[in-house]
Amino acid sequence: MNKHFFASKLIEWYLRHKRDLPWRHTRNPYLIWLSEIILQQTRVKQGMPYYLAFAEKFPTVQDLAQADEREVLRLWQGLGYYARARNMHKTAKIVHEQHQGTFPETYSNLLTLKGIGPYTAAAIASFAFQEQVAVLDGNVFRVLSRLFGIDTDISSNEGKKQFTKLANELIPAENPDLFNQGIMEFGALLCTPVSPQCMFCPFNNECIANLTGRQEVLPVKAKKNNSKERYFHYLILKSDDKLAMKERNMKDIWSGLYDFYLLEEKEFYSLETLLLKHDLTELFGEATLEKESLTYTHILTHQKVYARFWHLAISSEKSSEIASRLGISFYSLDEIQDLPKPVLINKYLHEYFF
DNA sequence: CACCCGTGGAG
DNA sequence: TCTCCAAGGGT
Repeated sequence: MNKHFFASKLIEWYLRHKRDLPWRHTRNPYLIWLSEIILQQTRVKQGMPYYLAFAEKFPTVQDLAQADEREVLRLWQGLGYYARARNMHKTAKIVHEQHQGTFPETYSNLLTLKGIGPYTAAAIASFAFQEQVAVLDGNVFRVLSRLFGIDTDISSNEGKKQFTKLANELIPAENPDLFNQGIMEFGALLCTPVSPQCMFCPFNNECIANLTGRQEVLPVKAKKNNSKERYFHYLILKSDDKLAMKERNMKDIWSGLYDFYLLEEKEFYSLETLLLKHDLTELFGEATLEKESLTYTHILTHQKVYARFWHLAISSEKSSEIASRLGISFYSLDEIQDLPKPVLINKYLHEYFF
């Protein structure tokens, strides 16, 4: 297919069918960056309220840089992939303190920032600064693999190179931003993963996948399936109307967020057995079991978390010893409202405490 | 390169 | 219920 034909047809389609989204009304690199981070692996519908909340609470990169990380994570609560929020905050500080609050303006300079990879760097460079550099996201892989009948595995290194080369040959010097926006919007609205609308496609006469009936098998993507099951025993320790919360460590799910005191095993045990296994029987000798919950199932992309909660009342005398032994702190319910928490924990809190 | 990181919605 | 996924990036 002729490259100029494709670009002009694509932009024409985009201008006619594009959704009216708030981050499409600005060339402010900060707001574009914010929207791109939020939209990573996230649907517009899910990300929209978060974009509006962040843009209002942190209108400039300086505002974001000066916030506490906990406050940023709290506003991000419920959106998932929390490393995005932590990296975004780190990058805001760098831009504020080392770049005088001015965003880098080129693809290669943007790439040096935490949380900005090839896709996001290309998006900011083209949307904010009209740099002629192609975005490569799930939509672009799908659209190009179908149009050109390319069956290289898009998750392989070779596939990424091949599609990147092709996309950068197709992107025009004029309106590179509209081209990038257009090809993604085209993939999101028309050339969809399932049931693409080939009837209304401006390229259905040239599209290899359409001409050969391979829409459903392209793009080719190696599938990975390693779903593991985890068994979380949460001890909800209560003392003087305060609950014990613990910041989660790095290198596991929900790092930087707060949950209850967690004992993980390969299967569920009774409270008695659990305390024995962890040599906690004596420490909790005077604790009162106030409630034992049912099993909650929380689904993540690569794991299934089963959680049970035991409510234990602790005497005020014993609470500081328990806190130091377990590395936990007690918080009032008001304070807990302000802590960033995983959806599972937040739901449970709302069910029994809020 | 393989694996890890969330959540909610669609089919 | 189950699978796949949605504007990826870090390690």
